[in-house]
Amino acid sequence: MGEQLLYKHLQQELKKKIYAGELTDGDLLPSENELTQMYKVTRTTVRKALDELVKERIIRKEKGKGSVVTRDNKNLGLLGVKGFSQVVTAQNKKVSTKIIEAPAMSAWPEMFFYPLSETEEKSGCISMKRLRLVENDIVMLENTYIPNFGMSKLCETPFVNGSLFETLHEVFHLNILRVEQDMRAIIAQGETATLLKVYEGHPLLNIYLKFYTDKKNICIYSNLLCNTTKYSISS
Amino acid sequence: MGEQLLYKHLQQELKKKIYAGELTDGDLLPSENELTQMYKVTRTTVRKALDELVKERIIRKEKGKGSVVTRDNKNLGLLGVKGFSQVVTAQNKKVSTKIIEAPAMSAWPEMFFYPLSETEEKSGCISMKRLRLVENDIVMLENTYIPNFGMSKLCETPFVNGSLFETLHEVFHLNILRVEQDMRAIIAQGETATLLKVYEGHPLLNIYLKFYTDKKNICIYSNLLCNTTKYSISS
DNA sequence: GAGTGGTCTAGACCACCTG
DNA sequence: AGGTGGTCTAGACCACTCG
Repeated sequence: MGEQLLYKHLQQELKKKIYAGELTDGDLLPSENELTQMYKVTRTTVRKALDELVKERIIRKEKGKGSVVTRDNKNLGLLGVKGFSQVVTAQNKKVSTKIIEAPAMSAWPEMFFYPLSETEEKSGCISMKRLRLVENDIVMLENTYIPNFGMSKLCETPFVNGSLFETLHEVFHLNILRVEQDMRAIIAQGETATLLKVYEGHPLLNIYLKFYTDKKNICIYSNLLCNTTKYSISS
Repeated sequence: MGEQLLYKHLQQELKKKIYAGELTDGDLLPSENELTQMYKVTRTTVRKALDELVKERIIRKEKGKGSVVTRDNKNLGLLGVKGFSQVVTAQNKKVSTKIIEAPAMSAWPEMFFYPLSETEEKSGCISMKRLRLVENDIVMLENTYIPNFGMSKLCETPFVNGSLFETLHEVFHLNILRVEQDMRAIIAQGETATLLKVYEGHPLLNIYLKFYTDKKNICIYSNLLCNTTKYSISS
């Protein structure tokens, strides 16, 4: 346990301070030289830790000024490494979620939209279907698939702040690193049209998402069907 | 001018070799130690160059083995900071462009899809309309709008390698830094359907792009209409 | 065991920003 | 002018992969 990479340690220390509110949007981190002294490491190590935070979009660096905390990301729309509720609420919109199918253990769907690793295949999956609303407009139908690595608790307890990602972070210490996406335009049909309350033939944006986590071989998959008539999807 | 960062130089040298086909999918790059000797730089510099290539998804690193060229990605990775031809050709697809309306000076369209800065507004714009094909399939109709800051030469000379972005780089020393995008699903109608050779009512992916450049107040705008039936759009 | 990438140290010079 | 991040050097030890 105690053994940890120096840069990872520093990275997590800084992340904690940011998430705890000690450092907030726009604040400057201690300079790289200060951090070398505070943590008794070289600048290379400090820079590696900061580079990781930049990758996570938690800070940004400005030459001549310093490392700035960025907890805004307003135009990150949907496609960044964030969940729906975190993103849209950041834009001062009233967001709500209607659960169509609560999280439940099942086998993986046949012909799953992404190839699965062997470990994922064996573990089975937890799937759920949710409807997303912004300002009382139905904007999205979301099918989510999570490999079941001892996460059956997901099926029993409500989500932290209603957010899957926050729950994964808080309860399972699982963090999303990056996301791959694949987009198509399709035509609304059948149940999808009914749930989204659009006519059959209405155009929808179909997004396949694959979220990579900090645990190897664990990815989370989502299939989004978006009615973009009123709200577009940005990044 | 000529002066270039060592790691950028190395990064580009390696990229060239990959794009030129000297190194292809699955091949191993020279090891980091070999590269230090070949280019007379330290390993830090080599690693920085390789890190950038990893970011660009051009290679992946495997501990104990080496740096592996990864040219997979079946679909159009369009949404990074790259032009269409650069992206798609990198995936071993035959790409072609059919010019519907050659670059020409004009006023900005009324109700332009992005708000313009005052300087952009005054300068007028150069617009063009192009059809993009992959493996002889029409996949995209692209409307591009460039503020005319002394770029009338764009209307006279063919593009460098057929690429707008390469031309902007080579001729005007204008580089793309990042891109904002906004996506919708729409229904093909009228001229759009005709040009893309799809039926009216066919779903299309409509992407608005705003490319930020290294010159302040100069952005380049594109409006894409994509037939995603055969090729999806990824990022 | 030889080679690879991953981590880390201890320095240095530079361009950039701000007071 | 002093501090900041960006780049770079010249080493070192480690865990991992492979023959």
